[in-house]
Amino acid sequence: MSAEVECVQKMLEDHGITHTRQREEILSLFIMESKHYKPDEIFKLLRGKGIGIATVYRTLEMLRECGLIKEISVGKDRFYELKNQESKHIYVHFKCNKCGKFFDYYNIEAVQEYVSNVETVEKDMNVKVNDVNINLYGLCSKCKC
Amino acid sequence: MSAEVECVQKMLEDHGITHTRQREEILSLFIMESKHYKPDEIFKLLRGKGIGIATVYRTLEMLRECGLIKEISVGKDRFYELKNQESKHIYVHFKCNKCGKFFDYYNIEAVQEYVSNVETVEKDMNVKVNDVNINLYGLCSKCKC
DNA sequence: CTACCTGCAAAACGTTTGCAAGACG
DNA sequence: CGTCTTGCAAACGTTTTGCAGGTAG
Repeated sequence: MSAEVECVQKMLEDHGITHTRQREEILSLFIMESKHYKPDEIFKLLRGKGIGIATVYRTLEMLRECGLIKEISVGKDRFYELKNQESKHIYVHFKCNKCGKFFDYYNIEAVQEYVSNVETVEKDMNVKVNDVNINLYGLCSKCKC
Repeated sequence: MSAEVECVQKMLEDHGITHTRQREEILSLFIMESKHYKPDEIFKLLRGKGIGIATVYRTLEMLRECGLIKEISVGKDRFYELKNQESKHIYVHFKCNKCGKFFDYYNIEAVQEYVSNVETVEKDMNVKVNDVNINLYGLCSKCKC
């Protein structure tokens, strides 16, 4: 069993989340391919496996609450993606203003430097920052030509 | 006439947006007090002035398209706020995970440093970044005690 | 006067909820 | 076996749309 799956199972246990066929189907979607999904997309991907849209929403909320996945809002859209367990909770996404496509950004080293600035904000606003979500908007490689 | 108002009028002209009583009411809300509003809040604030909710949505979309205001999505909520015309299009917001309050962050110098990193992203992803939206999540000054 | 804008109400959309039937351990 | 979970359909809140009447220039 991989370390990742073990970690996921521990988190589910810790939150007293029992195992069901539907929850496993949804979770494996996130684990198999680490990308972002809309609730509706998940529903359609799992069509035929007998999972109602209400269950999709209920499961997503449950996984979010126990910190396994995170929610990203971009305009009218809402996505969910696997949450990085190991380290810094920083996420960078890019949305093309022309074609509307939405990309993840993975280069963690580049992102690292953002973190140092968080302390300034914490002091300025007298808050505790746990999560950083950076959304970039512009033109993607195809549309910018 | 202030430089700001002049600038706004020029942008409206440039986009061929004609003047109406309703559009003026909504725009002055943003200009008078530079904060973020939900469509519904605008509708309620202007209640009694005879502005339908459909007009609020249509006007917001129109002002957004011509770059006068910008949209911010946080979970289920959608806000609109005046867009900074002069310089860098960087916006930092903070949402408290406990009480749900949503704050603007204004310390531009602190934010400035974020900009340098954008170039790395542009090169990595082969995109052009026009807008940067940073959402921080954590505990606000009241809730963190 | 013409073209565009508006309010209204209905429709569309994403999300949530109540409930009876079913699955889990 | 009791409890928790599910699918369905209805309810909900937000956003969009069609249309007849009104407004701007």
